[in-house]
Amino acid sequence: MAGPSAASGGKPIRDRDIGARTLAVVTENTQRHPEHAGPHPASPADLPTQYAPAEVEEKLYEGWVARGYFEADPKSERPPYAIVIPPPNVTGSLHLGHAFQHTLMDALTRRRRMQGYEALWLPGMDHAGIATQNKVEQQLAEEGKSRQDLGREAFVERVWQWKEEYGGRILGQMRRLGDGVDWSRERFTMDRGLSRAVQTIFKRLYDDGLIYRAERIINWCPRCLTAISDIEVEYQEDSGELVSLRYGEGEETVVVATTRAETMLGDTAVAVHPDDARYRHLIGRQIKLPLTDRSIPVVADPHVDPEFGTGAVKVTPAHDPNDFEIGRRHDLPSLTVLDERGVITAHGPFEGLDRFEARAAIVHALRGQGRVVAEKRPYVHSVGHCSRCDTTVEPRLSMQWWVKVAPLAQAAGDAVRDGRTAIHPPEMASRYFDWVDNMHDWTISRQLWWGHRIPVWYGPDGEAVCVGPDEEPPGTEAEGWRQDPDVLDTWFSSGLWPFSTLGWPDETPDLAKFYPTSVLVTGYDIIFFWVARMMMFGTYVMDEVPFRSIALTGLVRDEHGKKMSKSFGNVVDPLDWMEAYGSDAVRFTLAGGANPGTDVPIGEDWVKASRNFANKIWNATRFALMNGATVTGPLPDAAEMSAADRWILSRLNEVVAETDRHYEDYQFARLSDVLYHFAWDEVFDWYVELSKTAFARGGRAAEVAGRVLGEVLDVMLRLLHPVIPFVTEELWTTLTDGESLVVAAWPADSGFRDAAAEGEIRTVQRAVTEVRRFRAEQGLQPGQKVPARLALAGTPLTAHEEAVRQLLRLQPEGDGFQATATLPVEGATVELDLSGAIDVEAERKRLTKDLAAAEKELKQTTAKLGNEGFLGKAPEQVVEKIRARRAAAESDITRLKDQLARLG
RNA sequence: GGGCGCGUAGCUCAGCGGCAGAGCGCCUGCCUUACAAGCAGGAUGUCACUGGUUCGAACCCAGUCGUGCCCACCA
Repeated sequence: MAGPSAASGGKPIRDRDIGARTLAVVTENTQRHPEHAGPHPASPADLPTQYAPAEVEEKLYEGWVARGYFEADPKSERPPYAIVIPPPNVTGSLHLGHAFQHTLMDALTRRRRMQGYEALWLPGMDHAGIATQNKVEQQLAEEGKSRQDLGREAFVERVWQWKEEYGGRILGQMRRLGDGVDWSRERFTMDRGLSRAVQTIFKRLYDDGLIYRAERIINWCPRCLTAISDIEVEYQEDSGELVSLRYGEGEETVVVATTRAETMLGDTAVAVHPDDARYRHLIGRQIKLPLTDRSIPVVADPHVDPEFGTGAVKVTPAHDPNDFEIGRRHDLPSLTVLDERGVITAHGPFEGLDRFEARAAIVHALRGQGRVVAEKRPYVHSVGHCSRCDTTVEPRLSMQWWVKVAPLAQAAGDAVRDGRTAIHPPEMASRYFDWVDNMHDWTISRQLWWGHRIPVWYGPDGEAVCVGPDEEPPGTEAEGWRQDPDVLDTWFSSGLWPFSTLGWPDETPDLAKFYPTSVLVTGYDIIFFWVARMMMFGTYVMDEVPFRSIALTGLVRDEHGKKMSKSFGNVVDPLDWMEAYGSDAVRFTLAGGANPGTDVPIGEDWVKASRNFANKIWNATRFALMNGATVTGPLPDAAEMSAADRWILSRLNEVVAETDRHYEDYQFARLSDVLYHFAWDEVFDWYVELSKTAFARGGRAAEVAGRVLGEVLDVMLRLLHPVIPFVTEELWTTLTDGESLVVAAWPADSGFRDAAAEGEIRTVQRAVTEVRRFRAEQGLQPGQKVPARLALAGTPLTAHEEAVRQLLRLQPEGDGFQATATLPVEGATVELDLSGAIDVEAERKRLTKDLAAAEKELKQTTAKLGNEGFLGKAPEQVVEKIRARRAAAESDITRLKDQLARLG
């Protein structure tokens, strides 16, 4: 673990627990470089100038939790703001994708809480049916056992044990990240309450005829031995063979192409397109099927594409979804030739062969039959694999439970269409509609043991009874009743998450207060299966959308924009970065990359940059404390304040307004950018430097500057807190003696603006930058004090002589001005005494370059202003801007020519 | 096969009609009393290409090329 001493390059940090308040008192004597400080072992000179996140983060987090800040009160009068966490799998651990979304959710709830909302962020986990069951089965396998050895009840017991022992590692990691979740409301999808919710909605759907049982072709994993849904299938390009087989005898033959020769044993027809002239004569005839003693009919079906292959297709209703449909249309029998493990069941020489062995064996056997194999060529095509274990999925005819989605999906689509739920960014809505408008019925039964068991009982006479949550089974096993052995798809229970976690089906205060929730934050990759299901179930049972808006995030990628994956070896554990640079640094980096709906690249260098930002804030606050900045009492009258004070307060309020705007649009990258640049460029680089003259002067001037600086930091720390809660909390409580930023008020735009001050300071900035450039090019060292004579009368700089001298390290003018360079700045002059050291050539070069640029600008702006089309059509503001630019260019040219002339 | 997006500095990306930007990286000089995890200064672009609309295009339109993702019952 990289502690503060490692991160600080080994500089001594004597007392790591020293807080900034102590610092404020003792840092007067702090030497910047302790190694030069001489032998004062116990002197305050060794105190840290570097922020050490590891020391404060855990302590602060536990304090927040202990004080119950994150616990929401449903009886509160405050307006509600609620987010339910997308429940991570119980088997999972925190990856950067979580860290990313959690940062956004945390920032949203923290800001709302500060704004006075009753804010709830509800945590929990998903039981993750297949994933968890696989995990425990693996564990058993290591002991040489299978789940069948244990039996169902003992196995489920074992899974619960596993959950207690290993599950939920992610919850601890969330604390490390700083997630302000309400731990008193933590939920698990297999909780008793949530199970009741599952049973309740199942029964309701069943009674409404929206759940039914049917035998159909489903995706089957021959390894997991369960049905899986379409979304649990991952398609990969596999190379196989396309084999053309000649069916029939004599004149009546037809060639069909297949990648799955082994299923020919289950063929019950050949299909051709009804309009295909090549085969019209065969329609309705029987053809001899090779290797068997069966003959099968040729049927005409419009599904067949005459352009593909030979235009004729073998039909295996029991082993292919399309063929199943064709079979239904033509009333063909289904002949199952593969069992649940993908092994041939058809009697004959192939019985007992695995499907892949059988494929080769059958092609081999057919080759032995003369002209049956008409052609064989390599063929790359897309094949479904089980997303859990990568086994090739087998389409299988079986009896499963289904949800009839059409009416539910209609309602889910309408909710977005009529604006009850808004999708951010709006472009993403089309993906949502694509999904809900084209949804197939959903297979919800799984042949697993870990999950919510289907609440249907079968009686001795084959009758089925769906049992509600508070009902007894219709009969005992002794009487011949037994419960359906299957469990429900994991997504069935997570689809209920936004209201089941709040207590539904009971009418709880939580449900009344916090449903519908405010926003769902999730990746665009799961908009399809999860979001749509919550929308369906929410509108179905609650008659109200589950969330007012959906904020879609992108995926986290590495620093080159590449997907993080184990095979690339570019996966980063966010915990490592949090240890090394602090949670704030990771959070700030992630938030800074969060443009709505687009992917987020992240690299260690960027986290370091964020760490540097936190450190910068730390040191700026140290400066403020050392100079007696205050945060209480009214701000000084505008008349008492310097232009710099008025400028920074004006900017501060603009920043407050801008931050709010970006929060409303989920523009985290923009608000991070605004705050970063305001803090660093404006407050730290300019305001703090400008305020030094006032602090140096002391008295009332220092008091005023201290109050303004205190105000700026106070507000700034509040604005930054939702994104970087730790460093802001540590500094703010010290600076203000306040209880906690978690429960502090969110800043409001006071409306204070001072355009004149903003203009004045911009002028100072321009002038100072220009002289600095001159100094740099003259080879003057930044700290080197230079005697200078300032003539600023009648210019915007009049009031800022002291500041200009301070910023430029100019000494009061002395006598012997020997070789003097003159720099007219905005009509003012600054004469530096360079004691004959001026580099005339360097200066001439610089001025010539600037002159060329100014002349180009003049030419361009003049051309523009001479353009009648432009004058007629451009908005007045734009024209005005161009005029100002031309005027500036003109004055620059005069000035530069004058300066060049002086150089001789 | 269908749909959506993206090509802007060395890298990763903002900007989406009115002076081409940021972070990181790079060059020069600095321990300037808050901060060397820092400070000051500097360099860097056919805004993928070709046409069009417009007084004005990185931005709007059409096409081309490149690239990524999603969907689909590609035998």
